[in-house]
Amino acid sequence: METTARLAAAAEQLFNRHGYTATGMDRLTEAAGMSSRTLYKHAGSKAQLMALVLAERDRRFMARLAVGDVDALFAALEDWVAEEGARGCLFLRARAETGGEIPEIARAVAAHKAAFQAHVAAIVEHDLGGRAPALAEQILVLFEGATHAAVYRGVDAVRAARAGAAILMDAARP
Amino acid sequence: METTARLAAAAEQLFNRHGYTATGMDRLTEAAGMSSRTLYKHAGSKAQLMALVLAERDRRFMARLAVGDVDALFAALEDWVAEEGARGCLFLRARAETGGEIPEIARAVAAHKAAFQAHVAAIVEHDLGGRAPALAEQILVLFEGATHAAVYRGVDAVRAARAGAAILMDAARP
DNA sequence: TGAAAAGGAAAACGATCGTTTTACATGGAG
DNA sequence: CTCCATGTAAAACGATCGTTTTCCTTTTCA
Repeated sequence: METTARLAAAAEQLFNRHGYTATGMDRLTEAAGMSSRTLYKHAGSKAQLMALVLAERDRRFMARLAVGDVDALFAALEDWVAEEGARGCLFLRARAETGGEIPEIARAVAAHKAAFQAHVAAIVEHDLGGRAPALAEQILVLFEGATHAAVYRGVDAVRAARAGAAILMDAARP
Repeated sequence: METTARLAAAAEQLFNRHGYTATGMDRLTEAAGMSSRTLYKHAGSKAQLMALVLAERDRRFMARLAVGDVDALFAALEDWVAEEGARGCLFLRARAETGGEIPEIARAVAAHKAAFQAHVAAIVEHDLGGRAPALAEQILVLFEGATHAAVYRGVDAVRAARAGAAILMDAARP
């Protein structure tokens, strides 16, 4: 396994489980199985490592959401939560933890959220057969709500979001 | 102003803006206008201070949501976001930052979320005139989604949630 | 009046933080 | 054979962490 990929994978786990600030470099080097010298050679700094993790997670997450309709979108989230658990959105948490004051992290979060919003809007448009910005925002909110309510409500929250989305989509059809 | 209340208010601001771990005790003492000796006399520890902040915020937040119907619930959230801004749910963030491994914080979060869920269910029941657990979960998800999507979508996210909730409520009426 | 509680300022505690550096090992490529 | 990139192990860097302690002053109330 490539060094950088191994590092990113280990860092994603730790950051996701314990948070950005609470995860020390020693834990990262140990989990990645490399010396701090190598870690810094590849990542540059802790903040850049988090940005790397977020970029990697963005690709992985968005690839999972490459579906054709709104119902499949929530089905994909259901699978994600079942496989990876629910700890809330890593992007929003990273941004909140750092107060938005670390440029590389704030940039990665903004990029992901913009892409995510555009993606949802595209799926809604395709599903409905026409632009529907207001409906797309509602679906976005439902998705974000499922992500965060699942932290304490489990997969039921995602299923509720899925059912709610179906009603909203139906209500919007001619 | 009472010492403990002043401390809790200052700590809530700092924890909310910069996160739990990233907020040092020196910043807390300075913002609260007291020595570390006094802070520890009143709060006990940083973790207990966070638990105190969460308990205080729970009272303030729930009082704001003491309304009679679902639409008013989202109107109240709209006001909250307009006045206090949107940084995501402080409870979920505190729990995520600490990995759920700090008992007094995990306890405060669990208590708040249980109360919040019961509150939403009660409002939905009162609004609809009968128990509707599935609908209540959908409204809960919409509320949680509005809270978190507002971080990057602003008040529009709350308004979208409000509109979506109205449709879901209407669809559930006989 | 006088004891006790409460608070301030500041030093000190050991621990841990993110990061850099030093010294040494390994393994192809020219 | 040598060069150079790449890696490890470990010490060291100054800074900051949460917390306690020391010494002194102010307030409170019986």
